[in-house]
Amino acid sequence: MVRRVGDVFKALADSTRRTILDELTDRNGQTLFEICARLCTKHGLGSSRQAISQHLDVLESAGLVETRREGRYKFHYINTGPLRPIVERWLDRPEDAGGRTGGGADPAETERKEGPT
Amino acid sequence: MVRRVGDVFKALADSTRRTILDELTDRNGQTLFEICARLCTKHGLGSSRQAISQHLDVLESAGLVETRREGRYKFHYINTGPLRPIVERWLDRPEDAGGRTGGGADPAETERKEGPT
DNA sequence: ACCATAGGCAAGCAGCTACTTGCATGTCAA
DNA sequence: TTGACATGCAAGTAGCTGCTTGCCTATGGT
Repeated sequence: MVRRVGDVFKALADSTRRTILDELTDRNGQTLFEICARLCTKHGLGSSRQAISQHLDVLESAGLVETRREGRYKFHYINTGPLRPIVERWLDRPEDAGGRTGGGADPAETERKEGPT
Repeated sequence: MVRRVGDVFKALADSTRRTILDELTDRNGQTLFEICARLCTKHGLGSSRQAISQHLDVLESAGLVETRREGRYKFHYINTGPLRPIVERWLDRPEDAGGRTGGGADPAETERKEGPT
């Protein structure tokens, strides 16, 4: 699966998905039903199970969530790896630049695979 | 204008807007026409002036771009302020949490105004 | 005044996206 | 095996979003 930088931003663009990441940060390795229950209880979200499942698919495609199957349960783990570089792209640069002649286009936006597993 | 955290993510979800931020990082304080020209020349984007203008509106609503009017020119400046906290939300937390009982819902997702100007 | 330039506003359209609905698959307990 | 549980898959729909199109305002030069 080819993962682009844009996938991470797209995944983070939804408030429910961000709440899911909050939930996994609070308690890592939850199942789908656990997430549904806690999203409803703690955050007052009324999303259905399928909706949450699709959100988890998006998060997994973006590399922000990894899963582990165990019997009939599927545990979801947050992976903050893709989060680090995406914002430093603009952060660790001087803000007072006034007229620098930049080089060519950088490949920051191009697709970027990840290693297996 | 009420600015929510989600606005920043939504603003970053579009690849053209990210390229605009790249462009402003490279040369801060550009006008709309400058951005159009450089987006077309350096990045090969064929977006119209109105499209870019709308993107700039979104970025400004998210607080990522600030503007200064001068005669008939309007200069755009990048503001990386909103970028810092949005990812640290999940980053500076332990990843090995297994069963912590979290507190109530945090207000990270709620609307968050900014000071004037 | 006249015109060119820089930008703004608003309606309309196409594609995407989050959500629902319904059913299917796979696993565990009795 | 039978039933309950946890999850997966797919089609359909409503709302959002990025873009275009067309016209308007405002500033500056001549």
